[in-house]
Amino acid sequence: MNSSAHQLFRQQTIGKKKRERTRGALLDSAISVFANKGYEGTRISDITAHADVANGTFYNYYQDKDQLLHDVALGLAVEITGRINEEMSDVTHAPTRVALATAKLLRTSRKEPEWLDVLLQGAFIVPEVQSATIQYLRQDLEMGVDQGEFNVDIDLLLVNQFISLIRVAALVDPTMSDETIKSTCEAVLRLVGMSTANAKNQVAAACESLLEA
Amino acid sequence: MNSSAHQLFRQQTIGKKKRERTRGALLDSAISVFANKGYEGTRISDITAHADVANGTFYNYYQDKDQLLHDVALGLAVEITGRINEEMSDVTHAPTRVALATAKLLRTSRKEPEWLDVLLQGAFIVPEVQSATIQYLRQDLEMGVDQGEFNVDIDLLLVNQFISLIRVAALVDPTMSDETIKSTCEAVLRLVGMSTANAKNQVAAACESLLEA
DNA sequence: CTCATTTTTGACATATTCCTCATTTTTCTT
DNA sequence: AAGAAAAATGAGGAATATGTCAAAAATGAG
Repeated sequence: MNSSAHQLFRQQTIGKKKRERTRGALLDSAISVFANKGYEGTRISDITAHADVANGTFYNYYQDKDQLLHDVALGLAVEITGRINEEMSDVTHAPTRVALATAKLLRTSRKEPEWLDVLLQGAFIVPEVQSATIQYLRQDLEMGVDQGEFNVDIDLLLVNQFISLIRVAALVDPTMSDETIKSTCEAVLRLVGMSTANAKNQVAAACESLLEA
Repeated sequence: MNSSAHQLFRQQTIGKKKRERTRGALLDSAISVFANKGYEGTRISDITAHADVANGTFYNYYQDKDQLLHDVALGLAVEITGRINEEMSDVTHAPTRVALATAKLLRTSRKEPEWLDVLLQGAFIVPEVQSATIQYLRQDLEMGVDQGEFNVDIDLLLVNQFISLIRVAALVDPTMSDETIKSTCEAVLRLVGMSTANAKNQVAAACESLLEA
């Protein structure tokens, strides 16, 4: 077992003591197993087997699956939103920010499909993960309203609609083609009240370097 | 056990032979249990207990949970889409049809929250249920494009985006307030390319008899 | 290198769920 | 109402999961 492409958490614990390294292995394994079997469908033993540790080892680190999902999803949320925000620190035009963030998130999902999958599972199960995920998004949406670009009320429903469009993209097209990314970016801009034409232009402008289709 | 408010399938089997009546009881119980514990989380014994039959009885009717979900969700799809379509048989204006269908579906969910919940679980798991659910929706969307009202490509991604907006409404506001219904109707119209103002007007006009907020 | 400390191990007791089937009970036709 | 056919029952064997813990192994500070 233990042949994941990604190594997010193990990477973070290189050089640390054994305890942290094993924890990292469990977290990385959890990503793979949760993504492939779903949270409900995974057994503790699936994770320990994938991490190449004994059954009992799990209980040295977590009391149950819930705690593990919490840590994994929150870790992914911090990592992913952190990266994306950093890359957009100089973008102040809200539609561009929203289109870019959506495209970048979906491109991450093309490279590491398991990350987005598990992050979204966590966002729908663990309240703390949901807050962490929503936080940045809400800022950009309100910025768009202030800039007169978005024409819609920003509330919890809208934010969740937004996230659900992300989720659908991953569900309908797991390969996450450029076409799917572009369509999704345009859809989120229409959702926040931009016209079809305007949405198309903004996405084309914002993502010209990222996408080609 | 067995104190469901609804009685969809048992209603359909009144007067029929015992075999059909027990099947109806199992199907009705499945709605409640799937809705409350989720498909993955429900045990066969949860359903038989809720239906007030012995454990073994289940296996006189179904080989496994999957078959049961298939029948339940497909039955719900037929029932719900059938009712809504019937009520709209004289409406030819696509935006009105889409707004009305969405509002009626969500109002059904207010009265019978479990129905929509289980229907959507089925739509994401059983391909045949997904087809049945998508069928009518796609027609109305294409009608809207032909009428020049919707300005967007109709593809599988869009249809799934549409359905995911329905799902989010049920998730964010299980009580399904008029406010949530109205916001969701407007959101789906924006998704298919109508302006915010236009969407508001269409929803107000189409749903004036259904909603007040 | 040594050895106290930390970590891992995996067998096992407990618990849960699935599914079968010989038997009992109910149905419903005549 | 009788009785053959249909349906329901639930105890129990097989399979799978969970969580514990005494013993073994690995770690890493001095």
